[in-house]
Amino acid sequence: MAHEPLETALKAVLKEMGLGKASVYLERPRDPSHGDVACNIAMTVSREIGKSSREIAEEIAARLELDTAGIESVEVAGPGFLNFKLSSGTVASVLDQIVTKDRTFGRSTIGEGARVMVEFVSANPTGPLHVGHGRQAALGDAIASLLEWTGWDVHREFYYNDAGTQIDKLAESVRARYLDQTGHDAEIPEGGYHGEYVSKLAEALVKEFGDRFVEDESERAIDHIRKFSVRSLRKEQDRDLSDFGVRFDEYYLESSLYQNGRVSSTLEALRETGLVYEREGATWLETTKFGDQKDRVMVRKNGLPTYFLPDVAYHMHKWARGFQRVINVQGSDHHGTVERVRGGLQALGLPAGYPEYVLHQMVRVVREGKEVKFSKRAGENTTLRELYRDVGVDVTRYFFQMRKPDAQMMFDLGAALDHSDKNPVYKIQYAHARMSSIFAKAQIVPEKIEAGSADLSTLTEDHERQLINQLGSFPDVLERAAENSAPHIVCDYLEQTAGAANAWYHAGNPSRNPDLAVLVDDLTLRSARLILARALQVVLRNGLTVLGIAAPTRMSQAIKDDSA
RNA sequence: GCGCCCGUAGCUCAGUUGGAUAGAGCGCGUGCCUCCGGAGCACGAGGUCACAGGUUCGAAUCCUGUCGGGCGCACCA
Repeated sequence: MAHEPLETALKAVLKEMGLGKASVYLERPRDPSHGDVACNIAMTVSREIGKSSREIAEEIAARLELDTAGIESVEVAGPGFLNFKLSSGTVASVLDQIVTKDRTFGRSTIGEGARVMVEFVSANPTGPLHVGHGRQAALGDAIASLLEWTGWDVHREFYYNDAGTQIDKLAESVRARYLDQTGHDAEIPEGGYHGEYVSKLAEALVKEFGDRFVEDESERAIDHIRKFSVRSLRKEQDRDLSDFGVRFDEYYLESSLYQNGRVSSTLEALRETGLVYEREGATWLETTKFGDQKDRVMVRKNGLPTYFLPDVAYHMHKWARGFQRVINVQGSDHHGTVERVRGGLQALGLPAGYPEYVLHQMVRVVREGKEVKFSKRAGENTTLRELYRDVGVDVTRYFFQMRKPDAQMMFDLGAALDHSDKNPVYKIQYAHARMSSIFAKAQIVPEKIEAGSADLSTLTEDHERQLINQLGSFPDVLERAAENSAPHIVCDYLEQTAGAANAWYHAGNPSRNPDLAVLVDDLTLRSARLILARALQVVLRNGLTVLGIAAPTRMSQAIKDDSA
């Protein structure tokens, strides 16, 4: 909570009382009857100085100079809380700030412009993106965006595993279908891919090259099929992501790590640490030295590296490119790799917690309580594209973002398809659009509403006061969400804000309570409320922007665009 | 068996250095609603915070153990 005058006043009083070292922590109480700001300092120091916390609180309250701190009143409550009621001018002054800062309200400089990489999606080009990738795309993009809003220089990266055995399996699967379609017997290999898309790839191959690869079993031929398949699946993934509103600054190819020698040089560097040994024909790294559960194989008996080695090479290169902070967003089924990759990096001298991980759990798409898997295309999984085609991009993104990453989530299609205020996305967008509608009715251009153009101390209604406090906490919310890599905090906040906004709006229904309407006859009050309405709109819009979701000025438009 | 994550209202989930009477949405109940834009608004019922101990002035939150669910434990990724 930023309330500098109060904070300095409190610190001064504490110093007088010989408690200069204590750190002051202000919070906004949940219960409005507890005032605008609360402080628990009396409790935290009571043991240290051996006085009851109520006594201490009373003393602080008595010594405080209310006026200079912008306080209307203070009271001691419960076990020793100090509850402050701010003067209405202090409360409302934040509105001027919001309107002035406009699109930058909520931004901070905590990151100090330092570089940070967010790596996410990183799907193998072996099939279409499914809903799990969608959750990751929405989360990763929002986390990246939160970092931008809090002052970091963010790089979004996608890592393509285009060099491993999975790709070979894909090529073999496509080749099998290809042989099928050209009238030859063939079966998809063990562990191969069975989705309809494999047949489609084979079809495309036939169309372009006829039976040219039927007899040819050379490495060159299979390589051709592999490249053809990967190229077309990558194209499809790129399209699906870009239509989902997700862009990357860089696509990093695993194959490049082999081509430019980073894999072999990483192996050499690891050997020099003395933590590498040979056993049963394979090459191992002592990752247990760094807390891993067991040592890991880097090079297999057959001479080929496991994925572990290029992973270490890749992350060393992230560091070398200047990213001292990296956040990897991955499915929690990869959590087994976390300790081993970090172990490999520590062996080479990188810090222990590098990189950071946000691991998200699986998604289940349900309709009326039953799980749905409606994809022909991908075999088992529902594809991301099918999902957002049906429920819209905004809703899909929001639903993925509104839950904590580290819990399994239910994606409820019924709730997603609801176009009323019961759907949180529409509820928020509606609140935003309503403000536009007010401005239209008043024939005002919202951008022209200026700070300082009204006496904000006239905003004294309960709904208004609560709403103002709510709006003022937006920067803190972004900060906390960014710190915890937790976009759902923003979702919660926006939903609450929209709820408060709608309550305020409806309370001011002109047919019932004309004196509570924004467009009241009293012009002083009217201009103050217009500033509140504008501030509200700015905060809702900025919050939606952080999440990569549209802030429409008319709802019919939003719903139409969304399901198009 | 070992490791990571989760267990909060009928359902889906929040719960901000450990703080006040544990919250929201949906669903349910009651009342209002020809409005600055609607299936909207107001109010209400509904909880042994999985269980048992411990730390603390204070625990949903921290520690230990138990039970339940998910994921991972490859010379696969």
